[in-house]
Formats: sequence, structure tokens, C-alpha cells
Amino acid sequence: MARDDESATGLGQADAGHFIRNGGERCGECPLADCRGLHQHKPEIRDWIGTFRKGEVRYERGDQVFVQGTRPPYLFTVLSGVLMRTRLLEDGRRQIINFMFPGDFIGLQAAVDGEMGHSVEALTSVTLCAFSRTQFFDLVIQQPRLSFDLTWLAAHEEAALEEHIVSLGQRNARERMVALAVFLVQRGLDTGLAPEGILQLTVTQGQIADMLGLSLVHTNRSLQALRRLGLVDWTLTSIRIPNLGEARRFANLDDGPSTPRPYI
Amino acid sequence: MARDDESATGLGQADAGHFIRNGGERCGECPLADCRGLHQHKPEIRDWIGTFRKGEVRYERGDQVFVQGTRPPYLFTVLSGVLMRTRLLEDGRRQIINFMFPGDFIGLQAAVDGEMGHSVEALTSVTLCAFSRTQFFDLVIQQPRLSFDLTWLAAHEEAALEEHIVSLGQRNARERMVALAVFLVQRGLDTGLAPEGILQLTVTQGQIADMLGLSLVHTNRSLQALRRLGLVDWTLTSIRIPNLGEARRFANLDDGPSTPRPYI
DNA sequence: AACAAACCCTGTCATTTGACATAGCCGTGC
DNA sequence: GCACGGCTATGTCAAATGACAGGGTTTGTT
Repeated sequence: MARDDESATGLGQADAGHFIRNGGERCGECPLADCRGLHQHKPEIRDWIGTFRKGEVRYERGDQVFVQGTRPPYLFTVLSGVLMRTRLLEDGRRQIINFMFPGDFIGLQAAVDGEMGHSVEALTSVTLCAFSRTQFFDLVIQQPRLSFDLTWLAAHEEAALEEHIVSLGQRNARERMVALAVFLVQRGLDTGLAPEGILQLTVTQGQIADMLGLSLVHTNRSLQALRRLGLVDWTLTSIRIPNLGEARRFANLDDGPSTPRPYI
Repeated sequence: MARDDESATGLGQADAGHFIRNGGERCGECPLADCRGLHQHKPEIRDWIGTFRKGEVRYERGDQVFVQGTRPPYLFTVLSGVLMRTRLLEDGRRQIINFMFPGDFIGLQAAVDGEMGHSVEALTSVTLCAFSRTQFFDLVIQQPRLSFDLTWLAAHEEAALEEHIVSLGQRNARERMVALAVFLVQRGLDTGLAPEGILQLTVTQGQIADMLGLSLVHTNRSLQALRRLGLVDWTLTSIRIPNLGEARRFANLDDGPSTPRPYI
């Protein structure tokens, strides 16, 4: 648990992340291999990816994995845990852009631009699979299949942001909350984090407010209203949706068929 | 100008688009070649792209290029004009997701998924460069450089949506409008559509309202307030920002360095 | 000339959401 | 035990935004 390896990993600019494993060994034991929501690589591609990976990194809840405006040395695939992307305005306002689940790729903007336009913070303990930013496009360009997968992930992240824009632009406070809860529970189901349909995830009301563009107080009242209505029961540590279909109808959501996602 | 070629092009599901030129000839005269905001391909790559293109299509203001929920046969690069992406909810509410300018690629989601999650509508007369959807990934996979460019475009579109999410979540009505105006004028400058810093583009107040998640009436009043303040003069047919720096400060925007964009 | 459509503007009032202040709960550390 | 910090809850009032209704201008059509 010593952190003296931080400077060596170049992760010093962010909080507290440290390598728990080095190099490409053990890609055969990738924890994502038994995630049913993910499309699995053929063994030869998986092993080939392994030659590029730099190891596994661990962060704890509250740690900043990326800091807005910096140039991270590593890009990551989420192996376990949940994170969020946030953007800060100069005057202190904060907007949470999206949440990230196992299989998601972190740092595409940095891969392309060098610099991050947002921060990434761990919401739980997380383990990440690290790739070198400078080597990353060698990896992608040498394997067209991975290039496709990366584009797939980017297009789907774009679709998720679109949905979020629709929420912020067209839905009122309660509808937004239901939409967000459904999104999170669905992703939890797809990634095995919500086994009983209940997502165990610690999200404060302040974070919900910053995601949905609402004040903390109004978020609190709306959450209570949804609890009374029996639509969503969202506490500090878990999200429960008694009737997913009803919740979807309430928020005017179409049921995402949730095709299996690729990962790198 | 006859439209009897529509069924032959398979564009019948959308409005009124029709081919004005076929095949890959004349890529050497691409109208994007002298757009200073774009990164130009080397001639051999440009010619190679030409072998894949199916021709040029033209649409008029108000035409639907893609319809939400359908599987378009073509994907496009914008050669001239401006379009918008919109999403409809079942109950009729509409959210405008983003605007598209020359050089932008239309249909990435369709390329990856087959089906469109949003519609695309022309805001001016537009000409588009058409590629076959089914051939598209051959194109991208055979040229790693294009694969990189596509990922670049996807990552930057994602960044633009992030900025829009920040607007909707954190900014009030006036700040949102200023942010949108600055974004549009900046893109106009980059693509040569706003030569004097004034973007000639017909956007109704109803469209602004649907982009910013505001009511039509409130949009009207806020626009007038901004006009009185001398921050943004936005009429039906043009957007003028007397002082770009001041406008940026007002809306808490950081000045985008606007790196040259690639296109395909 | 008459009409309709699309757009912009204004007035009045209702609803949603935010601001501020305060209190309670529950861990943690001393 | 006590103080503290982080989080959730409530009350009251204010500000932002939306709803509805109506009028005006321009443009195109018959």
C-alpha cells in the first residue's frame, strides 16, 4: 500500500493512484472476461492487447484519475468499479457529464488531443487497465478491429450524452431523476453490478444535483417525491427501481436494447 | 432538378435529397480543399477516398437528411451548408442536439449501429459527399490514418456535447444563449461561413428554444435582453457578436484554440 | 385585394426551481 | 462524552422560467 511508486508511474499529478500489477501478464485472467454485457475478443487479439498494457492501477473513492487541463501519461480501460467525468467552470460550478462502468475506455479525448477537457473521479474503489498514451495509436492502428471498437465506444458515448442532453433540455426534475436512475441501473445490470436489479452505488444528493443541473434542495425534495410515488427509491448507497417499465414510461425513455459493448 | 432518381438512390425515406453528381470524379475539386479550418489530406489519400465516394447529394432548408429510427444507406461528409441533429420524444417534445458545419461527418452512429438515434435536418441549402454505409468500414479499416481521423471527429463531437451539457446544466438562459452564439460564430469563422465575424444563418427563436431547453417566450425575452446589453445581436437571419471576448467572459467560456479539424 | 402561414413581440399570471437558514442523523476521531 | 464533518431533511421566501392569450409584421398564394 505504499505510495512511493507514484512518481515513478507519472501519476503524481492525480491523486493516490498506484500500480498494483505491472506489464501485460495475466490478460488471460482479465476480470472483464466473464462480464456478460461485453463482447469478448478472440484470444489472439486479447493476448496482443496484453503486449501493450502497462499494468493495473487502483484508485479509491474520491480520487481524481484525470484532472481537467492536464496531459495524462496513461489511458485506461475500467476493469472494476464506477467513476464519473466532471467539468468545472471558473466560478466553481460543477457539471457531472457521465458515469463510467467496467469496460468503458477513459481518456479518448486525451488520446486524440493530449489534454483533458474534463476530470475523472472514482466513485468506488476501482481497478483500471493502463495503456501508454503515446503508444495508444500504434495499438489502434495496427489492429483495425480495435480501431472499430474504439469508434464504436465513441459513438455510443456520444449517444449517451445525447440522451443526457435530452434530459437536461426537455425533462423536468423528476423525469430527469428517473431517467438517470434507469440509465445507471441498466448499466449496472449490463456490467454485473446490480445483481438483484438494485444498484449498490454511493451517490450523494449533491452529486445527483450536479449531474442533473438542479439545486441540492430541489434534488432532495424531488427524490422524496419519487420515493412516495414508488417510482425510484434512491438512497445514499443504492438505487432501487421497483418497476423498470413504469419508470421508463414516466420519463419518456425508450427501452435501450443494450447490445453487447466491445472493450479494449 | 427532377427527383425521379430518388428511389434509385435509396434516399426515398428522407425528404427530397437527390444526387447532383455521381461517383468519385472531381475529388480534386473538393470545396473543402480551401477551407482554412480543416486539415488537408495528402493528395494520394484524397484520391483514394475518391474511389469510395458515391457522389454528391443536395438538400434544401427544412429537408430531413436522416430520420430517427431508420437505417440510412449513405453516410455523409458536409461539403457546404449547415445542418442540425435533433431528437424527438414520443410526446412531441424536441431537443436539438447540435449543429453541423462543412467538414463534419454525418452518421457515425448509423455506421456503427445501423440505426439512427436522431434526425438530421438541413438549415440551409447543403451539399453532402455520400459514402455507402456498408462499405464505410472497409474504407476506414484500410486506411489507418482515416480511422484516426474518424476517432478524432468522434472525440471532438463528444467534447462539443459536453460543453452543451454544461450549458444546459449550469448556465441560465442568457448565458446559454451567449454560449451557443459564440459556438456557432466560432464554427462559422473556422469554416469560412462568417467572413466578417457575422454568421449569416437562419435560425428561428423556436429552434434556439429547442436547442437550449427554454420556452419560446422566454427565449424571445432573453434574446432582447442580450441585444439591449450589446452582447449578442441575434436576428432571424444572422448572429452578430460585437465583442467575442466579452461574450466569452459573460458565459464563462474558455476560448477554444480551435485546432484544424480533419475530414473524410 | 384577401388570405394564410410563419415568425416575432408583449402582457399577465402560474409553476418550477433556487436561495438561505436551520435542524437532525450518523460516522470518526480525540 | 464531545466536537466535527458530511449528508439528508424542512420551512420560508425569491427568482427564473413556463403557459396562455393576443397582436403585429412579412412573405407568399390565390
